[in-house]
Amino acid sequence: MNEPQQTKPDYERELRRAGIRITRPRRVILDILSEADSHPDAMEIFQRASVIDKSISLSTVYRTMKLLEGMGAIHRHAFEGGPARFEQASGEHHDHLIDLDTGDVIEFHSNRIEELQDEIARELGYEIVHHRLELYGRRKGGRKKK
Amino acid sequence: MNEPQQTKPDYERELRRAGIRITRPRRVILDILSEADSHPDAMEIFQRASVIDKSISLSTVYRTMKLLEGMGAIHRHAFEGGPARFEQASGEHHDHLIDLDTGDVIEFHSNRIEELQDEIARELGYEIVHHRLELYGRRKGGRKKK
DNA sequence: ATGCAACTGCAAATCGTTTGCAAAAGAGCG
DNA sequence: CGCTCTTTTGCAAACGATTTGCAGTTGCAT
Ligand SMILES: [Mn+2]
Ligand SMILES: [Mn+2]
Ligand SMILES: [Zn+2]
Ligand SMILES: [Zn+2]
Repeated sequence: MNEPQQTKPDYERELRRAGIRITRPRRVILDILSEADSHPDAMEIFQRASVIDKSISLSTVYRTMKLLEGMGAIHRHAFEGGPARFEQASGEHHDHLIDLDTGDVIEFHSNRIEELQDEIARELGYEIVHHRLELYGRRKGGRKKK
Repeated sequence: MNEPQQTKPDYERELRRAGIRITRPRRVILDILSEADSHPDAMEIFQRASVIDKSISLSTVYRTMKLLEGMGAIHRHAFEGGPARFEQASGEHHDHLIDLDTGDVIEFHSNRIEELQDEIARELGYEIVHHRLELYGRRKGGRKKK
């Protein structure tokens, strides 16, 4: 028992295998991403990285995000309004519900919806490469301010 | 028989009622939107408008789009990559399938998916205000170049 | 017609993201 | 370890889409 959960995949190994160098900035950013519970944007990642290594630049954050995205190590989301937000790709596929009042991002998954999407695409003669399902809503009932 | 289809709603009346002035640029842009079959972006609308009235500015296109969006007269889409694209809000709700090769946008609707979305949100204690479902895919089988 | 707030075009500003470039630092090798 | 060959970096400037300040114009209710 006690196998490692799907958290914190060994990116370093994966990067090396792809002939990509493991640099200090990348290590720092990778760490931040594995810790991250939420869906941070580039600026947030940059700020957290700065705490660890003052010299890391925002450009490098962006470059690293693009690199990781290309490798399929992270997913990039473009929620309404704001800047792009990222998350590790390690877990299972899921979609998002965004709380319009707080900005909270809640993850969910529906096999039924995924199936229906495939079915719809198939009927239209298409094969889905990827999709994006975002629900924007507010807490029902309670006026729970925070 | 022969009632008007749901196309070309009377925006002018609606605008006037909201105390908003009907100006030449707005009339031109409104016309373009009602004609539009696809999902044009601001630049496309601007260019089509320019043909009709050389003096219309891109700023005014943007300002008008924002105004119409605020009134609920149009929907703004932010498909992957490109700039915002617009469409009249007059028709029935639908979602989009984007052809990754051609950029074509295909509309579809699934009551079942809509229901499931509501159900999921409800279970999470939320009420959906709006949502966004985009499928990105490629034509299956045929290598139909164009 | 008159008057004034709403609207416009223009240029400049903003925001998030990307890029060119010269300096700095990984990695394989001896 | 040092050497060399690349890759990667920080910085500042460029970018594309969209927004904004401002001074002049226009719609439209008197
Ligand atoms: Mn997520
Ligand atoms: Mn549509
Ligand atoms: Zn999904
Ligand atoms: Zn829908």
